[in-house]
This record gives sequence, C-alpha cells and structure tokens, in this order.
Amino acid sequence: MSRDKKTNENNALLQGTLDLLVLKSLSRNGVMHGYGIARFIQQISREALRVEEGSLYPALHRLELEDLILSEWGHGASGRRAKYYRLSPRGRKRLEAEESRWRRMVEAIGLVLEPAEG
Amino acid sequence: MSRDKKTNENNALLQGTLDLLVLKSLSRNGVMHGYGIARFIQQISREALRVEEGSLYPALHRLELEDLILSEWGHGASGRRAKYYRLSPRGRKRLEAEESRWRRMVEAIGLVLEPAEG
DNA sequence: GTGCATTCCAAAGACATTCTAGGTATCATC
DNA sequence: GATGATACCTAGAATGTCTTTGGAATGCAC
Repeated sequence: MSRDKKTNENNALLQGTLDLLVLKSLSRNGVMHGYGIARFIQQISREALRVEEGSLYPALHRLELEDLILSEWGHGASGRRAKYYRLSPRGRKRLEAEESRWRRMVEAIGLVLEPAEG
Repeated sequence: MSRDKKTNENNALLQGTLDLLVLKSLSRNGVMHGYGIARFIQQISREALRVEEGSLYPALHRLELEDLILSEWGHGASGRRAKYYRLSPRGRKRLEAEESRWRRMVEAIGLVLEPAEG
C-alpha cells in the first residue's frame, strides 16, 4: 500500500489511546480483523491517526488476554483467511471507562491550556 | 507527607503531554521553579493531573537541553534556594506547535469516538 | 537545638508501550 | 509466475514515565 513514511507525528500523544481506539472501532463496527481496524481508524480520522501494525497486533493480543475482545478465525467476502475480533461484555464496560477517562483527561489539560473561564 | 498514593490513573494518557503542560505553565506564569510547576498543574487541573517529581525533573532537563527553557538559580520570597525556569523564544514557538498538535489529536480521536456529524 | 514536615533537586531502576524492521502466506492480475 | 495489495505475526530497540531513593535547605514546634 505504499505506506508513505512521513514519520508518524502522533506517536507520543497516542500513548494510552490505542486501546480506546481499538475498542471503539469494534464497538462501532461489530466484527473486524486487525488490518481492518487499522484502516478504519486511519480513514475515519481523515488520515490524522495511523496505527502501525507493530503496535496494533501486540495490542490486540493484550486485549484478548484480558478478555476484553474475542477472536475467531474466519473468512471474509474475499475468501481470505483472517482473525476476526469482537467486543466482549467486559470490553464494552472497559470501553465506557476508557472513554470517560479520556474525556476527563482532555478536560483537565484544557484547564491548563485555557485560562479558566467562569 | 501523606501524598495519598491512589495509583496515578493518568500515567499512560499523559504520555507526550508533559512537555506541553510544562511549557504552558511557564507561559502562563512567567518564572517558576520545578516544584511550583508541579503544584500549578495539579491545582489548575483540580487535582486531575499529578506530575511526579521523577517525571518532571528529567523533563525539565530535557527541555533545557533543547533550549526551550532557560534556568537560573535564585531565591524565592522564603529565601530558599531554587532553580527558576522561564520560556525561551524557541520554547514559545514549540509551545504553539505542541498546542495545535494536541488540538489536532483531540479532534482526530473525537472523530473515532463520536459518530461523524454533518 | 532536636525532631519533623515541607520544599526542592536529582539519579537509578523498573516498566509499559510504541516503532522499526523483518518475516510468512493468500489472492488477484497481468 | 511475478507483482502488488491484503492479512497476520514477532523480535528488538527506543522512548518516556513512574517508582524508589536519596540529599539538602528551610521553617516550626517543643
């Protein structure tokens, strides 16, 4: 795919966000394989976010180990073999927690950035 | 001292944000010493953000090495010796860059989290 | 003037997460 | 049957933070 290599600027800021992004992707789309998740995040964010495979797959394994996502080998429309992931009930709860955590973080940093109003 | 030790929940999400917070603190307050920066961030964020000293001082050294901040030993009102930091011109530019980077990140992740509107 | 909390700085180690870079295999197209 | 996109996986290095630990100066209580 000619992964153009304009060095990923986000790297640092993405820390701790990957799980949230993956869980949310599954929550929005139901069942996906790893590669599809990466593409989804990249497209929906208008190319602002790029999830490297070397980050994604370890993350998926980690999430599965924690029983937050469930995997199953299957075949897509193309007949190609792929590992399909979906959210587990625990994963759904975790997603909610991560989302509110993210919102709190953004809010807190906002307080530092903007002179407090009101 | 009782610095209650409820294990810092933010740790991961703070990644890559520390520099921004430090630079912004100096930009808002002019001249500060390390400890004061930590307290400022904690207070202004309503205790949501806690910057550990073990993270802060290495960060300050890093920023100084990059000529983004300038340091000077001095004495505060209490007469206590402390190292006072202030933003350099380069630091101010960097702060602007980091701020817009942060905003772009938040926006991008927002696109993943919220079903795109309009 | 001793003891203790607070302020202030710093180094060393562990730890988690990501990236880089490599590998394998399938399928379609030419 | 070579090429390129798809799809998965892992090892190793780099990065940045946290934890731990320590030292030193100040202010207060007694």
